[in-house]
Amino acid sequence: MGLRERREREKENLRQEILDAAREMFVAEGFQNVSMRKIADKIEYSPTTIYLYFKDKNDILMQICEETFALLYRRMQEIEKQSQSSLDCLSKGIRAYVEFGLEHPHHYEVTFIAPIWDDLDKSEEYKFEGSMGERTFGYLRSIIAEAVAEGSLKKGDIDAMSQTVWAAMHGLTSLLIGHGDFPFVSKDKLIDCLTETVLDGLKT
Amino acid sequence: MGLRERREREKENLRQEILDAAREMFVAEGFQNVSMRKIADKIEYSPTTIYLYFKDKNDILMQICEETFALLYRRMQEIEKQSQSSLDCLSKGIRAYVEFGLEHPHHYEVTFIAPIWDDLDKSEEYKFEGSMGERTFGYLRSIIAEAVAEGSLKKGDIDAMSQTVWAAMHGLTSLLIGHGDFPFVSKDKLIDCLTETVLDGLKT
DNA sequence: ATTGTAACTTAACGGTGTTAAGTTTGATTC
DNA sequence: GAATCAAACTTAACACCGTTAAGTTACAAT
Repeated sequence: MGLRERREREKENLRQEILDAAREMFVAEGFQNVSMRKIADKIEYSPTTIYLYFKDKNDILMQICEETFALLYRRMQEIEKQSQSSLDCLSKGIRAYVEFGLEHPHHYEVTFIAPIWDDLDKSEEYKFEGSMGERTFGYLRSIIAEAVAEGSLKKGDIDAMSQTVWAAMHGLTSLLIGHGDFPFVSKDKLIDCLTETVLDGLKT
Repeated sequence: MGLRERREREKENLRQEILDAAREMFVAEGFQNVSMRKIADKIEYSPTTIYLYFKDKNDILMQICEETFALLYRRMQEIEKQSQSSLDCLSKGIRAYVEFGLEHPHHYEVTFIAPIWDDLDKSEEYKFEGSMGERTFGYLRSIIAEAVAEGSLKKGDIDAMSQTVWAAMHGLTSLLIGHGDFPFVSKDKLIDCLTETVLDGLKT
């Protein structure tokens, strides 16, 4: 009777093996440069086996995105614990976000930048509702709401304000990841400047 | 004697034909979804002919990027003419940038977002120096420098400030283009909020 | 008329994501 | 213990892709 369970556990194992192999290769070489056949080679199964566990290549990507978001979410939570004020938390959070992106550039690419290619497909298959992405953004939003309630930030549309912060963070992160050829000022200086600018802007 | 010239003109014509076909298809379907063979079909030449005029698929992309940048650059110049203060110009410029991106999402994708995939290749082949990209960014920088000189913006590192503005604009643009599934507040509201926030932040 | 060259094409290489059909494996039933 | 049956996995293939080497055509210059 435990056999079926063991089978299921093994099946789950292979699923995880695929996910692990794919993640490692995506991170090392980038999503576009990793083929299903390469993943299959790595786990020593035939390419088609992967399709027993994932709908398609994009599906693997999405699973990894969720994991990555979960990591970021946890880091944000830790920051909140270590923060005195919600404003302090926000400021540290922005830096953490950008640095997280730079630490995991291919994850970031895959999570925030790559989905562009899917156009319509994605919105049908992959639901933002209930995703780690939603939770992470909700977290940012709640901190901003808190800061506004405290009077640390000016009163205003909380959604517009959170989305503005997200846009700024995301912009900086993706520029730093994708445009290594541009003569940026130092990473730290830029993060500081952006954080100060945005937060100051949300105070007045 | 005019023969050679006519030949060259015809050669240049085909080059432009390829560029026009590619641009139209990239814009309609996205870079990734347009193959060399499709472009060839459209211009009614064999796929290999394209390689007589462009190094590879990315080369076509880069040429189109330059054109697109030139368009954006001109729009920025017009804005400057119609602006009273450099601060006004900056504010209008940010809106124009984002809206330009939304009007040409695939151009924008290709110009600012896609280069990520090329990793090292790009930096070798495609030089930022002298590109329309450089000129456009230089333009933004000069307006910010002017605003600082006037005392309309606080004193600070001009490069860090310009890059911050660029990051924020770019972030908003690429989020709006790529994440249609996210429940953003209205485009106009968001652009206004971001512009106000960033500019206010650069004043204090 | 012949030569030489530029423009263009054919055919192919080695890859891609994905699917239909077939095979192996191994526990369950008779 | 042999037959059955489903799950797990593979083989082979389809229809593409970017790109290149080799070959052909067309045509101006000699």
